[in-house]
Amino acid sequence: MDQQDILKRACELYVTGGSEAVSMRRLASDLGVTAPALYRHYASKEQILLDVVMEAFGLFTSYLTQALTGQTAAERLYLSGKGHLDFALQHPMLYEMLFIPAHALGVEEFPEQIKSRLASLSQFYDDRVRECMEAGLLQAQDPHEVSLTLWGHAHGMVSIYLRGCHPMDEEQFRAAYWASCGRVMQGIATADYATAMHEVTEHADITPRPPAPQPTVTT
Amino acid sequence: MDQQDILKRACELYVTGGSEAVSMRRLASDLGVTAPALYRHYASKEQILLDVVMEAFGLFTSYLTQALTGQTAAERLYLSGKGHLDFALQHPMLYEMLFIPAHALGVEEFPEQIKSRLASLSQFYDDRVRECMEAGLLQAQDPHEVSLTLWGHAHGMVSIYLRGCHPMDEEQFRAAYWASCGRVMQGIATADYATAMHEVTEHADITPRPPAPQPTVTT
DNA sequence: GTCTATACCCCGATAGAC
DNA sequence: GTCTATCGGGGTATAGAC
Repeated sequence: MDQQDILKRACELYVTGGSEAVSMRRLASDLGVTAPALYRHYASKEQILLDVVMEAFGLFTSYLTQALTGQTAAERLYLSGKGHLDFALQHPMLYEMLFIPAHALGVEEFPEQIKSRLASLSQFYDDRVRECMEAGLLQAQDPHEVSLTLWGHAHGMVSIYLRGCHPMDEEQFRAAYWASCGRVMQGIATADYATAMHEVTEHADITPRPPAPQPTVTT
Repeated sequence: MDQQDILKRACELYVTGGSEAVSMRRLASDLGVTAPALYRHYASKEQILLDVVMEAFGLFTSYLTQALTGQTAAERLYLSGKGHLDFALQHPMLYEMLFIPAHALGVEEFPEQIKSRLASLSQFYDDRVRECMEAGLLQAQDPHEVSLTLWGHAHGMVSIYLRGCHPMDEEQFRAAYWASCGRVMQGIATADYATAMHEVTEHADITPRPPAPQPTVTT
């Protein structure tokens, strides 16, 4: 038995019932040892859970980096939104873990490791937005602020759905997510965006609804 | 000692350290009794925490209903966004509690009481959006879908800030929140919105940035 | 080094006495 | 109603076997 085995089993237990489902005794008995043996590999339960969080970040990152296979800035932005959605729907417990409050893990503040992961995520979204601006698909604004709008919107939509605030099935939610993304893009995109997006999504396996062809505020 | 005293102290303990900070023994000793005495008033710790959640909903609702003092649909929508922001910043632990996963309270599924509160929240946002559409301030679309966009965006922005994903102080975040709301509104508002919003916010105690006077996608 | 056995203290919850 | 006593189960520190 080594650290890998402990972490693997801890992840499995976590996704079934959250951090309360991960107990040192349960973990140990599942691995065929007694609880104190785990302390040869981990200093505390908190450390195990923090490593589970890191695993969640790793998997989420792998969903997002797949977006980099897109061949245009528009496609990479779209695939980022799809990666965010797919990860949240396929791994809801791990998704929750990405945004878990520190006190829920019994720790005052997150270690630098995790803060660094959050910063990388933020940077990833910034980069997707920046390259769309450079391609003329998004209005020229502070990329970081616009990225916060998109990230916030995606996270909020997914959070509300996962909490069961709305009586929707998964398919309905996917449609609502893309429709809502379309509304948000309507406020920050340029005229070139709709055509670029049409090219991207006509071969996609799902059907995001692009911004409605409707004039909007011009002040 | 009665149910009110228990609930009051439980809320105080919760906001200091989350659900782990609420223990029956701690609660009892703070109230000058022993732990089993609490079971005369509450069946379990879960029930106490569920009541704390209900308190959080009650306080959040009071922030939102203040928005109904606005004299126009535009003002009521703006004050709703302000209520959401103010509550989250002034009561971050209670805000987290509104969207806490059921398993974090040790319960399989939320009771009808709480689902009903969530439905009321959803209805409140729907109503604010619908009356703005009727006033011609928002583009005519499904009010429920548009409300989900606004609610999702507000919740996501606040969540990301509260998790400390971005190194911002509160003032910076307030500015970022309103700027982001402006971008989202840009995608769903009509030409009348900007002028209505200008009237509302010129007397407000904070300065939300209205949508930039910039032409956008017309497809 | 790695494990077991044991023990300590906190927890939620129950039974039964006053 | 509230107490004491108690149970089962947590996290974890220590001691000692291999």
